[in-house]
Amino acid sequence: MFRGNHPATVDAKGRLKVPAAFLATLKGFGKQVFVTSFNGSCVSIFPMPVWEEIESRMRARGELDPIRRKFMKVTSFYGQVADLDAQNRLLIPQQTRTSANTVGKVDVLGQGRHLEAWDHEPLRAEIEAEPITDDELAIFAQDGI
Amino acid sequence: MFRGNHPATVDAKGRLKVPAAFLATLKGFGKQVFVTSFNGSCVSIFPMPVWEEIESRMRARGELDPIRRKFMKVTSFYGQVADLDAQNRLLIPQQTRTSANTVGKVDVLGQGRHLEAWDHEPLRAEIEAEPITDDELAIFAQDGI
DNA sequence: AATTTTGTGGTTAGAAGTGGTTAAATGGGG
DNA sequence: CCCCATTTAACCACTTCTAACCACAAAATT
Repeated sequence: MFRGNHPATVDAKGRLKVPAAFLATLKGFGKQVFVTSFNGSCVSIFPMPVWEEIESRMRARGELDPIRRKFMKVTSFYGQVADLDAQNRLLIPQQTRTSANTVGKVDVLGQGRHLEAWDHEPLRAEIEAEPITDDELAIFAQDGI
Repeated sequence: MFRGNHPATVDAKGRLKVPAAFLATLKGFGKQVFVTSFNGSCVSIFPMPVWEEIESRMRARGELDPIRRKFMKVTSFYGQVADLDAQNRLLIPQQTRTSANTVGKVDVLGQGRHLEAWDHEPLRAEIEAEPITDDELAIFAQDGI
């Protein structure tokens, strides 16, 4: 399980250094990852086996299913397969890098089975502007939290 | 499996350079491909064995079945068999090239068993204009994603 | 304080991409 | 029916880029 926030940097070539705290878990899945985005505002990083499972669930839908096609189009557009290099860095696709503005300092968030990389300042601003509401707290409570 | 987005160029002669990331998978099917379009807005590239399977499914319908005839009419209109040349390029049929405006910079998207080539700018604009909605995310969630 | 682990940047060899040129094939006109 | 012209495809050579490698800097831990 990926948990917590660890800052990292993306260098001029678009290489994201994976924080050491996530390495053991990530490498447990192998050294291939799928790097993509669902909306262009952050970078989502999936260990390849996790991504393959998601793909297979999408394939369960028909070839021409609109949800499936939308999913494929967006994640393919932003995505690329990447390998961790010897220094534990991975290349963020050009398109995604510019769209999510992930250059320089970024926050890498553990999201259970995948990671998300955000430009720090917009993320901080969003979390400050949209804190957890009472309604949401109530929903958490229903889940027994 | 073809995954992710790799930019490529189509030269003045209509030759599309297949990005290196897709080559191994594509050549695994042989060097013949079928290049066509379903709607004229993007170019679809099928390894020949994959295309033949699609054809055989269509043949399961009767010879005069309207769906089959429509399918054959459109894909034949836009389509041509092509071979990868020594530089791993393939010729996009004139008709398809002008219709999908695939000249110069294009995005090549991995779509599982086939590839799609899009003129970069219209695709980017479309994806930006129609991001994945919360409703769609909820549907993904139902699938366990 | 020293050593090991983590993070960062630069360099270079080899692969990938691009464009031009020549040869072959096809079609049209004499 | 043959020859010439135009188009197409295969071949070749050059340029660009990338990813693997190497070396150093910083930080943390013993």
